[in-house]
Amino acid sequence: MGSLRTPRENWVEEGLRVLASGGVDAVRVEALAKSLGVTKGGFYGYFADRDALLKEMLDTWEREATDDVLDRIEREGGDLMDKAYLAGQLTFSDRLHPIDLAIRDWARRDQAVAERLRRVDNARMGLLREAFGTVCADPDEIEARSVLAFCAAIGSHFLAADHPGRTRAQVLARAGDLILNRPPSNPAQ
Amino acid sequence: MGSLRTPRENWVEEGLRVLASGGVDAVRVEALAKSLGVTKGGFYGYFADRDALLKEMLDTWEREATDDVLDRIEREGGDLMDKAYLAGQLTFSDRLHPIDLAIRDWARRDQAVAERLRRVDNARMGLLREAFGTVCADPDEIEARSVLAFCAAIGSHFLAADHPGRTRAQVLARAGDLILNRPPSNPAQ
DNA sequence: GACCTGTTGTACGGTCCCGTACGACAGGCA
DNA sequence: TGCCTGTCGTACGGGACCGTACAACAGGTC
Repeated sequence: MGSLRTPRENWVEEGLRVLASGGVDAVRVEALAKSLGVTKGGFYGYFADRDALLKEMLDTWEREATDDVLDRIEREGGDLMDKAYLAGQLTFSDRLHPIDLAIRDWARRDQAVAERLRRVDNARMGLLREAFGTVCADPDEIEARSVLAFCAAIGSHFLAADHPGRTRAQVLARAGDLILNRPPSNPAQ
Repeated sequence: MGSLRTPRENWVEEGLRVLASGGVDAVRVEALAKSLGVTKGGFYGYFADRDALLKEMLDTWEREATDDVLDRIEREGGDLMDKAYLAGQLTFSDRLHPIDLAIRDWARRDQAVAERLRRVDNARMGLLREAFGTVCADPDEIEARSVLAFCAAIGSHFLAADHPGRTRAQVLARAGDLILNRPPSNPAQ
């Protein structure tokens, strides 16, 4: 039988890459084919239509963003705060984070996507609640701090402002101290 | 001379509405014409092309989001914290906020839009810095709290998670208390 | 009522994209 | 070498949209 020149995963992978850089509307099968160096001929052997690809993209993103991250965290160990921090690093990696942002915008216009994102965000919030539970007793406060941490992680990538005399990373580090209710870890260096 | 059945502003207005609900890629002149109840015939009398409309949309948004808001704030008066709060209410109004979110995503893919957003966000951050300056002395802490407030305002609209037993508004109110470093204003109601 | 003048409807060519159909062809197998 | 099988290239019809050209026409003016 003929070899499999551009397997199913390549389409999904390229789809996610384009989604990350150009949004859902940029995910067109003919354009994907061109950047894969083929024509769309083979595409419809794998997928019923464009929507089937989009669904598959969401499937692999949801798996990577939850199961894969959780597995990795379990293997690494550490206390709950370390785990939450590692989860943040993994889900805000160079690969996942642009996809995450694109999906967040996509979810504003597509109910099914919003539902998936809700599942993923709930899982992430669960980790944050556990982590903040180790340094704080009041459930309302745990919830508030968890949301703050999450919003800071997301929002800082949608925020376009400058911070004269500081880097964004420095400001976020200090913001992290505030969220954790601890003194500045690296005061006015 | 013939009357002006659908004036320039109508195109801009409808464009902003579609931008808010469907993103930039949904702003198509033929679709706009249809929802305005006309054909695209007249469009090219006002605008050179689609990009000219997009630019005009950004112009009116930038004006509404900065000058108009600042004017309103000046008229209302109040202390700096009140002003910052009012600014937040105005820019996160039902009209402006969806546009704001759509432009935020747009800015991720368009450098010119990112530049405009940067100007607007810098103006907003300026207000926040002034406000937090009244309750806090350390410039680094002012910056961190301002960013937290801003990120919470933006991020909470991109966050899809649930808060069992609470409303999002309740969680955000508590988060606001934390950002302002004050005791819970409405503890465990 | 006749005449402008500028907005609008209509029609067109061009581009990009979807999804389908089918033929070409490469790799494995006898 | 010749066959098989499944992937890929090519071609097609259809639709959405862009920007242009021009005719139709409605409102005001005289």
